[in-house]
Amino acid sequence: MDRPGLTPERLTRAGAELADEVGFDQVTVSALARRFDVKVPSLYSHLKNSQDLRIRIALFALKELADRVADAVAGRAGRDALAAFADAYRDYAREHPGRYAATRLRLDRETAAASAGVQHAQMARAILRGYGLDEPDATHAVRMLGSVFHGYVSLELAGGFEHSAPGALESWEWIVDSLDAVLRTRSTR
Amino acid sequence: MDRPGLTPERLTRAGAELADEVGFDQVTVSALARRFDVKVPSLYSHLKNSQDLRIRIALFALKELADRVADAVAGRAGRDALAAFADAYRDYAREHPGRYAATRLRLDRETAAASAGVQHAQMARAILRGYGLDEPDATHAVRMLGSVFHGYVSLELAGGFEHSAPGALESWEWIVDSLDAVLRTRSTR
DNA sequence: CTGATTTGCCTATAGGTATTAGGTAGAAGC
DNA sequence: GCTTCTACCTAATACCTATAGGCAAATCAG
Repeated sequence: MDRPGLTPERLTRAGAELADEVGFDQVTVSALARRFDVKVPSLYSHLKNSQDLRIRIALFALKELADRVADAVAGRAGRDALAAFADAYRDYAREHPGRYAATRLRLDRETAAASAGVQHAQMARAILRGYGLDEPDATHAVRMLGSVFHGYVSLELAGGFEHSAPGALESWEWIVDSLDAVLRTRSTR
Repeated sequence: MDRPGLTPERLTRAGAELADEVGFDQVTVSALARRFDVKVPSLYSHLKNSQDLRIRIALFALKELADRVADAVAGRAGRDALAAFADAYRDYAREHPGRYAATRLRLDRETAAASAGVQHAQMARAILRGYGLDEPDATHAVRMLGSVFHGYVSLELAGGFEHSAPGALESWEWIVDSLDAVLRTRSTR
């Protein structure tokens, strides 16, 4: 009777992989149990329930994405930092669509506050520092960046740009340029 | 034995209402059957399956939203039209979160081509006509507007702006202003 | 090193949703 | 009044979530 050595961490990671393969909303306790060749109830020693699993995957993905973005942005400023931020975001979503979808899971306030979501907001603010925005413009700008990036990536993943020219990459670059232009205009410096 | 008079149309409309009440992903054939006080299999005479129901709700919502936007934009141009478009979009999502979520359902190419999604794209292009953009800028701009609006609304509905100042409306207006500014800059006129 | 405890996965079970097959009663048509 | 059709039904299968309780391997105390 070999024990597969289940842990919340291994289950979360496997859940993230599963999400990328079949979609975040197809991640079920059952599918995960099959993947470990284990009976379903065995997972309930490690997970409170299926929502707990989803939350763990979301937190995992938020952290992973934040780390990537931090890495991409390091040592850059201004337009350069903005583009690196944007690309890190888009690339992650394209590489890991299921994990990206997981980051959109609605978390309760407490969980959200303890998550890497906080880091995301801080990094966005850090990039905007280069543009010299005062409050409340900085907050507006953070929200605008979040909206554009999330919106674009989510439309692209949904296949919205597949059947028309120009390619999704050109539009992405055009949009990042536009954001840079707008932020420079809004600057008080 | 009273017959409730089920039809695909009534089921779709009730499904849309249900979506607004409990969330689009909580719309199930079972819940809909309960709402009509009917056994679940009875619905299968009117719906192919649960995905068919979701698609019908999506198409219904796309059309309803397109009609609203068309109405809001009628007789306006430039910044005015842009703001009307934007507000119609956001207001619909706030009033009908479930239906709005339904509009994000991924449709196969054929279904999408026959849907009111086409109208949405045309209206966005119509608004951009006022800004005098040549291709491919016009397409980039359509994608940018779609991204921002969808992204913002989806973050707002997810509660992302609830626990921080300034209010979601101010940011919305700031963003619409910014879009207007960028589009004027991009104009070839 | 041995007996007790804990751990980790198991079986059994119950309830919910999706879907198909096939039955029946009332409405509509001849 | 008889047939046919329609609209909803019961029955049955399959899969997912979740809980309760069991058993054997691993771990720990003396």
